Amino acid sequence: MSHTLRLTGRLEPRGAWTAERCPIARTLQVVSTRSAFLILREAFYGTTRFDDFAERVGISEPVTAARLRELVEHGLLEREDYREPGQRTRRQYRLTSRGAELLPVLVALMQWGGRWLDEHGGPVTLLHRECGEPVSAELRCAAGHHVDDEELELAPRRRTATD
Amino acid sequence: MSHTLRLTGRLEPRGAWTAERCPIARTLQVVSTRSAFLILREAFYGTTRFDDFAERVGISEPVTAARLRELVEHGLLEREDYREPGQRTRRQYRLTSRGAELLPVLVALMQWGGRWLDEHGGPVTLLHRECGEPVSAELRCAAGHHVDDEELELAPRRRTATD
DNA sequence: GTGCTGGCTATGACCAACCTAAGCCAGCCT
DNA sequence: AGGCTGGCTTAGGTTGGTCATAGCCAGCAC
Repeated sequence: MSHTLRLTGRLEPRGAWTAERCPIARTLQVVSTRSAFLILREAFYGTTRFDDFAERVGISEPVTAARLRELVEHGLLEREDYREPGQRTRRQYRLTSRGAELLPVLVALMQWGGRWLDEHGGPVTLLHRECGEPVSAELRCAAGHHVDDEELELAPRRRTATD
Repeated sequence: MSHTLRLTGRLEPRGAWTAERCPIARTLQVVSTRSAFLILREAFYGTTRFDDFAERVGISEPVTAARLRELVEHGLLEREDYREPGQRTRRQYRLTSRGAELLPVLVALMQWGGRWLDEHGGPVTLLHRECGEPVSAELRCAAGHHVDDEELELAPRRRTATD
């Protein structure tokens, strides 16, 4: 059980290339901090207002402001002014599709923490609304097979005409 | 399209509880830094030696040493001394099962970065070795359904007899 | 106008994550 | 013995994420 991926094509051997343009590294430049991840968690939980983010994530207001600004700049959240009748104008932050697509990352983190860092598997579970079954983040191929780490192959992307 | 999860049971409304024991937050305390994520990436790519980690991740030796030590302490990697005939004793770092189970997190990060931060979808792809189809991290329920963010329900975990 | 509330910004300080440059030690090779 | 290599450690400094405290401004409510 080595748990390592198989490298193919010009990726083998590993010593012969460097991971420039690595999409993992790039993603981590957009959401690198704990506070960014937790703000996204809150956004999925339905939080929209400044004060609520600060309080529910447990971070200070300056950090909340900085993080929300960054996430909006990177297009993961969008800020929107709204007003309820008889109320002053408010601001709310909502997930964009771009931001919402980070959900598998959060679910995978949640899953791992529940399994390895909490004796009871964590305080909450995710369920499929339609059927009530527990939900998890897993690796699947386009043909629908469940894929284990040892069945994974890392390959250079085929270049398209526009490359 | 709100992208938010549905909260059920005592989780509703959101204002009534705090996310203590949050497994996402816990996981981020184990792997919080960019360098930790990238060292794990390298471990999946088959890197085992100190110098290779430092060079391939692109971080300095002191950071490499600190991060490897932490990851070993948290049980994601294990250090092992080995010797090839006629060679001096070497050290190698290998993923444990605990560490290997973070693969969905890395794949999900890779996927997102390839989709949103690289015009060509990223330099590499993951394929299923058996059938050659591309692999992705996705949300599925135990009944095998693909689950969208809007079909997700966050529920308190049912307590077991040992709780 | 005065006060209250929501959504911030400003300031100053701390600590953690990183860097570069240098040094150290064990073990093998000559 | 002397040198090289792998796997570190130490020293000193920078950047960036965090905090606590305080202040600011707009828009209602009175």
